[in-house]
Amino acid sequence: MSFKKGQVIFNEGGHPLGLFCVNDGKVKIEHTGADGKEQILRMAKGGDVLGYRALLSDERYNASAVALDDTDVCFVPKDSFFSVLKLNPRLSLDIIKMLSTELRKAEDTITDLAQKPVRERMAEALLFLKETYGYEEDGQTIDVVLTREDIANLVGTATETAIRLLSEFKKDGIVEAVGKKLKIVAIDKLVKTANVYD
Amino acid sequence: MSFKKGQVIFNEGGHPLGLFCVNDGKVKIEHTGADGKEQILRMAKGGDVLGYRALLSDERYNASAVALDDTDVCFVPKDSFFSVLKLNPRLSLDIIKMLSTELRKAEDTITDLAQKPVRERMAEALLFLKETYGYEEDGQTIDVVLTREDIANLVGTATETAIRLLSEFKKDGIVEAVGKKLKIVAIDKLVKTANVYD
DNA sequence: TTAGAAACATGATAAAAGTCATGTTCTAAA
DNA sequence: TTTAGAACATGACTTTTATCATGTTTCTAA
Repeated sequence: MSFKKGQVIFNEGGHPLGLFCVNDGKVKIEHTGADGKEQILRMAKGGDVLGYRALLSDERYNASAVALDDTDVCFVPKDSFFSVLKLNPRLSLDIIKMLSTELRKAEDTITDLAQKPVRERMAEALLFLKETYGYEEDGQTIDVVLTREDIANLVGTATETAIRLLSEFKKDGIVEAVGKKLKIVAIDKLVKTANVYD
Repeated sequence: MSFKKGQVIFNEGGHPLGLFCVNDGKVKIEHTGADGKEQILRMAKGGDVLGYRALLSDERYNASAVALDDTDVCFVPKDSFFSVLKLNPRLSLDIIKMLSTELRKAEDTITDLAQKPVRERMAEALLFLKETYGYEEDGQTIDVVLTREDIANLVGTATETAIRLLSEFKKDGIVEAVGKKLKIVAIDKLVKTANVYD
């Protein structure tokens, strides 16, 4: 299946009929809060699997998947997937590992949201985007196009605050705008700003 | 194994050697943030399983488990667990469901932390504690003893803010203090304050 | 039982972040 | 090509929340 930029791959509240393997493209997974504001929970790219959580726990989708780019996905129907799962105990273990890893990431995100100021989270988010989508040929520009609202919804802040912080980052010589993309010009400063110590 | 109130069942950073089934008692699972502040990620009681996430993803513990009460747990060594897992493909599916459910809960928490004001989150936290530990015989008092700091770390706020909010809730006739426990005197108001619509 | 520590409480203040308003720039469709 | 709407930007202001300070109460171990 092919999705154009902006198209919805699956919708929060819908019943999963299978899972999606992203062949090529970029996808955001976002969850609507009590007041209608979106929170971006995950960002996917080629090689990632989507929609497996709801399928596996036999629930409705808790989040929507929206293409950020023209995206090709491969749909695996529920039945096919569960047949393969039954024949391959090995696959269960892989899924268990995947879910456990996602759960740990979610727990880290919870701690960050509860404890870190927006500025640090913004820096973290940019590092996350860099890790997820990598650089352009120049080795500095993050290879994804997001609106400021998307970035705000990823960081968990107001759009205006996100815009202001990115302006500050530019002034501080940490990032630069390259068209609709962001270029990291001082990754050392960005890491320091993120306040991450692993 | 038995743990007295305040004792650590397992420690963040440690290597899991098995998993723990809580027989009886109450346990908080908390994760240390960048600045040393704790964030409570989960609360456990009799019947719950602890420490499975790290074991299943073959990582170190991402959080510590601390007894809130005198607690009896049953330790299942790694090897025993994985032997049973290999023989019972059915168990894999149960674990997958459990992890998926936990992951959805974590995603909801992320959205709440990113979007809801502290007052709403405090109300939600009290409802969560009520769901988790239930009431005393009076049908109103939440059956768990937590310090204000614990409550703050569950809500994701400063201890002073948590104290102030609970004072407000008392003034507003929503809760009352009964010794070290909290009594919900107006659950309708509490639900309204939590701003949850499922 | 009593000293010291932990927990609780509250005021004052500061800092952080959100909201509202307004204007500009960009972009895509008529 | 024009034009409406979206996205971006920024100032002014308010609200929320954290921090610091201080005092009281409660618990605990010598």
